[in-house]
Amino acid sequence: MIDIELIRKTPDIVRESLRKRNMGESALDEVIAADEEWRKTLTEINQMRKERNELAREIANSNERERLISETKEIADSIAKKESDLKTIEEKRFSLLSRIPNIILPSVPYGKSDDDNVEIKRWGTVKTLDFEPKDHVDIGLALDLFDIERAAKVSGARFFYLKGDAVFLELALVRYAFDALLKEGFVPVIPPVLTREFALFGTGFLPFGEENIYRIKGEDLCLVGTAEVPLGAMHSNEIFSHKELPKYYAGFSTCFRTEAGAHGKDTKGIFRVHQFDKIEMFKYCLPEESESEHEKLLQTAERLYQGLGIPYRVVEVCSGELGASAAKKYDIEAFLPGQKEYREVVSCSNCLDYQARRLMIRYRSKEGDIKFVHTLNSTAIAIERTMVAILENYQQEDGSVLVPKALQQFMGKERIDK
RNA sequence: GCGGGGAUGGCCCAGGUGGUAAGGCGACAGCCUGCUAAGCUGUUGGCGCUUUGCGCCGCGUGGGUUCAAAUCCCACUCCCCGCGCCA
Repeated sequence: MIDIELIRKTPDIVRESLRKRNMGESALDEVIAADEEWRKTLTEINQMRKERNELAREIANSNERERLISETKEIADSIAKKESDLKTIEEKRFSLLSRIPNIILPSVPYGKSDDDNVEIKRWGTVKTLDFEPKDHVDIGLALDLFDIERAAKVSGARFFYLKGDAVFLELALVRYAFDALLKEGFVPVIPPVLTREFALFGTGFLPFGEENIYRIKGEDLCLVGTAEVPLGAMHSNEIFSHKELPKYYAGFSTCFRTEAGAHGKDTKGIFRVHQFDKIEMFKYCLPEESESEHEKLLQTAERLYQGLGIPYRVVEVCSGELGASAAKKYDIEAFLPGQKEYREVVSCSNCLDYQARRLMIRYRSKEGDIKFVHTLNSTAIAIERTMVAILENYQQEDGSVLVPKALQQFMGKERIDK
């Protein structure tokens, strides 16, 4: 949620931001109109309430009770009518406002699609193999690390059974990530994966991503697509002391996504699936620190992939590809020898106060006033995608896969083979 | 699921026989004091407007009764205690 004051006082900033996102500006004009109507109606109601209150006060000790009571009743009736109007207007105003995406930061490159993302860094050397690299599907099936056919029988397309060493590879990745993040001050968390709708609304996944969400029939519960949802909503309606900030959480959870609209993309293997596991980082911080925290968060994510020895590049996501909540976003893309391409494994966003406003997460400043915090989130390790990167980057000519050094202690072996 | 208790401003807590939110703590500002103490005064929920001010709303949420609801009635949510069920 952006600040309505921003719309009232500097609508051009909002307009410019919508333009950069390649979205229509009519949404903004509708909010402005609804806000004006709301204020006008509220002022009228306040005037009527004032009259009613004055009369009600008189009644207590008056000898004209009869007359005053009937007069007050009349006013009360017209107030009730007006109030129901106000409620309608208020709902409209809120719903329109909540559909305005976050303001984007000035440094964000303009663009329409992934192609316009700007590469800002490359790390690691892409090894030249003296054999034709296989993709993760072939490697995994040959080593019996997952069973996709039977998952399709049981659950449908885009599901998988993880088997054998893949199970321990997941556990090793989890332990590796938590150990590293613990050292950087993150509080490890395993959050609920079913949350109420407000948590998805608050983090900005609703109303923008409705079609991507699994819902529990007959209950106010949804399966989360990322731990960002429960980690962000965790402190909803709370007020931090400025001394508690910044606050870092690392949440490990299963993630559920319908992947509506992704038909035909990455249909094979475990790269794009309806259910996967992920460790997500989430920060609450002071507004003046969010930009530096964002850089720091990216570095933390980078170090995790450096530790695994996976070559990657960092791109700054262009304006048209930003999610609703993000004011700025970096992606880390790992190099996949099987696809000969860099593919997204990490998404690292600064949401400013957008989520905090929707979730009512505030802090008491040194000066004593209460303000909204800023929130940031980033993937730490997306287990399945990272597993894909490991399998493809560490594959050997004989079909086996070396275990990255950093994971060996947790795997108890140096190589995955038949 | 059943029974009992509870939800009031940043925090703690009073009010409960209907008449329009008291007090404490903390925080901030000022005063005083030759110490970062103590004391004194003020401010300290949200919103709107014609903005040194005026007003409205606000006691978990949503309804109802009433001229008037923190207070009475109904429904719901969450928390605590006990019982039941249970991995």
